Amino acid sequence: MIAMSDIYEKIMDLAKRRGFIWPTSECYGSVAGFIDYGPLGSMMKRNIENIWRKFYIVSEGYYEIECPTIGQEEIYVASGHVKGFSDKMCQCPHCREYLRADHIAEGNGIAGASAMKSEELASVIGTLPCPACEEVLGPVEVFSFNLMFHTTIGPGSQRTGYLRPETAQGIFTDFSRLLRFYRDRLPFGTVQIGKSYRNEISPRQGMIRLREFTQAEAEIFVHPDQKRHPRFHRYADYEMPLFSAEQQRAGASPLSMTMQEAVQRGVVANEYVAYYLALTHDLLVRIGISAERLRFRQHLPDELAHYAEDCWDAEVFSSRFGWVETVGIADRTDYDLRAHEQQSGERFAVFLPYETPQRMNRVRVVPNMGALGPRFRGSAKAIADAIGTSLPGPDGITLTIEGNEMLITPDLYEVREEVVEVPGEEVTPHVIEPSYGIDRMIYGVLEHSYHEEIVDDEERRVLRFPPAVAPIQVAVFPLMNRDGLPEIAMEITDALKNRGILAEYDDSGAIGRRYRRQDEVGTPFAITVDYDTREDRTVTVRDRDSMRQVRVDSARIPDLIRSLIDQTVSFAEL
RNA sequence: GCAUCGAUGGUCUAGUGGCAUGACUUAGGCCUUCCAAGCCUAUAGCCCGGGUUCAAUUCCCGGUCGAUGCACCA
Repeated sequence: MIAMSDIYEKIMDLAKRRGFIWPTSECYGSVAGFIDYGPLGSMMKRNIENIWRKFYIVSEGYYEIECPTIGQEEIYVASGHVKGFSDKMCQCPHCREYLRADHIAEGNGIAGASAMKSEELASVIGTLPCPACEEVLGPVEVFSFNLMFHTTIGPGSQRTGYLRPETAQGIFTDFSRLLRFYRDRLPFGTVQIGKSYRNEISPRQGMIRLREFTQAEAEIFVHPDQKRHPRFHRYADYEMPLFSAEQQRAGASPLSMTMQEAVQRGVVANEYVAYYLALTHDLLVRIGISAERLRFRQHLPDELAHYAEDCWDAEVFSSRFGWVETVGIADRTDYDLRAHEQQSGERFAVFLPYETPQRMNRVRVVPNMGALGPRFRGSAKAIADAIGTSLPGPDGITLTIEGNEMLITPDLYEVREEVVEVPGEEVTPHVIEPSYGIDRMIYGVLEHSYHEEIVDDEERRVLRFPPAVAPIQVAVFPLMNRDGLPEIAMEITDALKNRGILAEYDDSGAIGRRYRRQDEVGTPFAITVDYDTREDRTVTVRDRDSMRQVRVDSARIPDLIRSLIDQTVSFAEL
């Protein structure tokens, strides 16, 4: 068994040695919070992203878009990141510790500190002790530290830009185009996979907290009153552990239940959220996260964003970091679209026609301009506008125009009752957002796939990746480096490549060493060409996990390996 | 960001104010008929900047990165 304390070191060491993860730009000294994906890491990342695409694009039908990683200031004013994504900080003049100014105030029982302006906060905390050195702070400067990377766009104008702190906003700002693309109907979804940036104050957990990271996000736009997922039946009976807010408060454990139950019992807000909880569980297990080390935790009321109706985190257990939030699934209501409506002045709504236009009685107050004009002259327009939105009393309408209260008598307007046909309504959709941290998923897969075992008194290190995740899918070896075996092995390698399979030929060193090399990078299958191959064209296929081998006709190899990778056939069945 | 500790080939490591150890890995070769065997050969290293010194990988100062604690953390 592996000592849990050093599994992280072992994994990162292997990842570094074998080309999965490297510290970035090492020749100049690395920078914390940034990593390079090496050859095998890039391949593995792409495989995971493509599995994600299979779930969201192929299966759900939510197309992918790609937006810039730099956005103009307005986007992030609207999203709240310019204001809300910064911390009010100060530095203790005595011990030079950087501190959260609002936390100092709140820690001393001062309410509403998070809403205060910097100057106000500074004067409040001046008399308080530093939590680090306990000296009274005295006059301090409170400054905002924004977690967004700041830049300027173009020369001269110095227009402010930010590196995006999440991919989601690109989807919101494209809402009108997307709505038209999806032909003006709800629900529809759009996804984006790409880099996001957060200038973390002190990123220290390896690839768990990065300053540049990859997100895969889906934004699903639904009718606010229709949160039943049209394909809910797919996951209705899917059972998994849910760590609800209630269970957390009670100090209890997660409860295992089906999605159907979860929605019926009100544990999960609606079918959409439940559906993506199950889909996420399905996906994470499929890429190699162990189900025993995966849970879904609901946000407690105090950590739930004020606009969110429900939010769950998929948490992956790491023996080093504990439960790591890896995916967030939230019902964000109409918050984002409303925010961009307000900032941009554009309307972000869907016009939904009724099945049959509805007849409605409407009372309209129509001002009599012929009488209003001569009587009120310059104020006539303002009065007419006010009349249009008023409810007349028996004696007329009382209005306050330019500070003067006045009575508008019934002869100055006409009340018309009319029947109008309303063809439909405008609806601002609600947004269901599953948001995945790809890098954290990769770390989770690495940690959960890593195994050490003793074979013939030798330690064997093996990454038990699912075949679809493994960077190298199959290795091909000639048993001996002569007698025509290499030629046959190279032919088989070519046949595999022609079938779109990532195959690696290797004839260096003893056969056992070659198997071990592939075990360590998680290659699921290895084909060996031996002397029998010359006689009957059969080769051995070796399974990484069981180390068992079967002999098969070499002509069948490309199709067989394809099926093994796609998991339509399992090795045990051979 | 603060405090403590650390940094020597790809990896692990010995050691030093004056030619820098060894093992593993990797590459080439010999051998070898299925799970890191053996033999020969080769490649490759003192985190960065400044200072002290005739001479610094070694001592001093500053920085970077990493670990730990504090603080911070969609």
